[in-house]
Amino acid sequence: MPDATTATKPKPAKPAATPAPARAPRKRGETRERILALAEAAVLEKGFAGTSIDELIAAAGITKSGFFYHFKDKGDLARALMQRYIEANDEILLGILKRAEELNDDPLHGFLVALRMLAELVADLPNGHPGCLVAAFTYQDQLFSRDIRALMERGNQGWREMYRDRLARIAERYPPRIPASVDDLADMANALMDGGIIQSKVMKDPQVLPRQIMLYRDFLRMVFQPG
Amino acid sequence: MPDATTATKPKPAKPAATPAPARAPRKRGETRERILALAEAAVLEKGFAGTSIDELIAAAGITKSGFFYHFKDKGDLARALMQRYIEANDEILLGILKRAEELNDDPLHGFLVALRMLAELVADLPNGHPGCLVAAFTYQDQLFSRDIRALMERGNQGWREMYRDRLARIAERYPPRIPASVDDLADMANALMDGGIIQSKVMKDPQVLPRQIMLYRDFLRMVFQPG
DNA sequence: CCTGAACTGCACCCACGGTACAGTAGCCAT
DNA sequence: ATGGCTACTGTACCGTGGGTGCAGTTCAGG
Repeated sequence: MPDATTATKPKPAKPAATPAPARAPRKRGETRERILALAEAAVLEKGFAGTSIDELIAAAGITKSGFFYHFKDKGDLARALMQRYIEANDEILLGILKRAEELNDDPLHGFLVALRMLAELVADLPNGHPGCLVAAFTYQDQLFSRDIRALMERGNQGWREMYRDRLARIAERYPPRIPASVDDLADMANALMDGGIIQSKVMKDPQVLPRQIMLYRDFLRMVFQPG
Repeated sequence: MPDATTATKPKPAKPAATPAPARAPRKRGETRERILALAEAAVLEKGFAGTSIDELIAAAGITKSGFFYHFKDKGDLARALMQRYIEANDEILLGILKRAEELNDDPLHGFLVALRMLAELVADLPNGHPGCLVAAFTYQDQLFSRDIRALMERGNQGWREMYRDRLARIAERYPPRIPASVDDLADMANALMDGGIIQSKVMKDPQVLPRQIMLYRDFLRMVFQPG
């Protein structure tokens, strides 16, 4: 009943309601990006429902109205978060694979170099890997709309295919010693990343993840490397 | 304005406030177990903060007071949930390992049989593996107290040691072909379970997890099996 | 028959997600 | 220089969820 409330209010003619906002508007996308970065870190530590809009706006130094200017609702934040994460991860993964392949004509050696680079990358993160947002969302997926879950699936599918393409080219040149499918080997890369992150976090040892990547690398060498 | 409401009420001296509760008390532990089972399923789908006490009591057919009779607060529920999960998982895992070892004197064959049994177990779950509560909690661990996180670490450490012990005995008899540590190989089992569950969920294919377990089994065969 | 375990009912509080809307500071193009 | 747009601020309000506190009730078992 807003009418009753409105009636009790003084309602001073028209102006003088808001005295003077302290801070100025920022550049396009700047505040939005700050919210997303804060939200991603918080969601990886407390889950999505456990992360309040209030804490994000306090950390970002804006008001609630400011938040809802950038995001329609909390679900919209989730979507933006997942989009941003997938794009960033795509870029990192593709970057490593491309760099490794530039230095190696051989598909097997190229991929083995890429895995070593990946292991080094995560080993050097000061506080360990912050976590995979897709994995985090998967364990809370009933909070999200159908399209966000589709986004997650597409993102994961993309990484799977990056691995699978490389593995298929390797298998062409080096016949595998066991009848393992390249699809399963590709899934294993994804699974070991997700599982390795979780094991690192649970055991409070950031080095578990890079060691698992190197172990996967050993596995591939045994499967494909001749001699 | 609740005061107005209170004022309008009759407030009859002292008694006659509560007429007659419909349902009767149940057997010891029965309701508590029902709440825990409902909560575990809900937490694996929506996260801990995303699971409301209201929905649990509605599903369990009790009142809020009934809930707080069994659990001091929501954190107490989390602790009970984790305890229950670790004990149940311990039992399943140990049961499989013991059964496989009864049928096999050889440590390698025994472990390979156990892995096959594990793969079959998860392959036969009608809706796929419901999820690992330790993994779920790990991605929301700032919601939980220090002692719950310690509980998770101990539980995971227990599973790690179950695998490590078997692998150590295997390595004694069959010298590994690569210098991989049994600790890393044990971590890989845990990581592939966690990661395999996530991959199954994201890709909506329950068979990814059993296939990853079988692939891990292939890996161990390559590492240890002579000939 | 009485006790205690296992609840119910009611009242109340604060935090959080969300809605609605009016006002405003600074930049940019005309 | 001015008007319009973007990026916000401030205020008020609502429903839901997590809790707290406490008195009362039911029923099984000793």
